[in-house]
Amino acid sequence: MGRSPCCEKGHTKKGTWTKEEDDLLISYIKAHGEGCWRSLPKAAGLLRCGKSCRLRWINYLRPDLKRGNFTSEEDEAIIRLHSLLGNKWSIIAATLPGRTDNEIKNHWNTNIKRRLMSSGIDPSTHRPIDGSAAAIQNNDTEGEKNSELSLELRISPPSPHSPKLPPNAAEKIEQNPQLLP
DNA sequence: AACACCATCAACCGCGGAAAA
DNA sequence: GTTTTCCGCGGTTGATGGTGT
Repeated sequence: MGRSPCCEKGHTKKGTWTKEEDDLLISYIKAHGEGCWRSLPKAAGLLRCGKSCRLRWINYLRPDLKRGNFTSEEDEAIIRLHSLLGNKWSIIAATLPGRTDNEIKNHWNTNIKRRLMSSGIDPSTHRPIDGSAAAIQNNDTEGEKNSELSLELRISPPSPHSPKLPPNAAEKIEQNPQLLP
C-alpha cells in the first residue's frame, strides 16, 4: 500500500503537550467536533500532526475519561476479555467506559501481566506456565473455557448503545454463540 | 546526599484496513 | 479493479517520578 508521511515532519512539533496546545485542541473540538484529524492541526493553529492530536484527545483530553486507579472489577474484566480477544485493546476499552486502549494496554503491561506471571499463568495464553497450582484453577477443558468466556460476556455485554464498541467486537462474540446465556 | 534501578505513563512509529478517487 | 489517502490500532520507546542502596 502506498503511504505518504502522515504529516510534513519539518513543520510538526513532537513531545509532551503544553497547556496552551491542550487548550487549542479542546476549544477547536468543542467548536467543530472530532474528525478529519489531518486538517485539524492547521485549522486549530497547532504545529502537531493529526495523529498526535487524535491521540492526545482520545487518551487524555476527552471529557468522559475516568482516569485514576483501575478497580479490581475492571482488572477482572480486562483479564477475561484478554483471554477471549487477545491484545484487542480497543475492543476491551470499548467495554470499559471512561478507559482508553492506551491506558488499558499500559495497565496490562505494567501490572496485570506481572501479576499473572507471578501466579504462574502465562499472560498471553492464560494457561499455567508449568504444572503449578494455577493449573487447578485454570483447567484447560473446553467446558471450563466456555464457562469462563460466558462469564466474560456477562461482565461486558455488547450493547448497541455502547458508545465506542466497534462492529468486530460483536463479530467476536457471534463467533461464540454457544456462550450466550 | 547521591546514585542506580524500577515502575508508570504519555507519546511516537509503522502497519493494515477502509474509503475515496 | 487499482491506486492513493486517511484513520485507527498495537507495539514500542522515552521521560519522569519514586524507591532502594
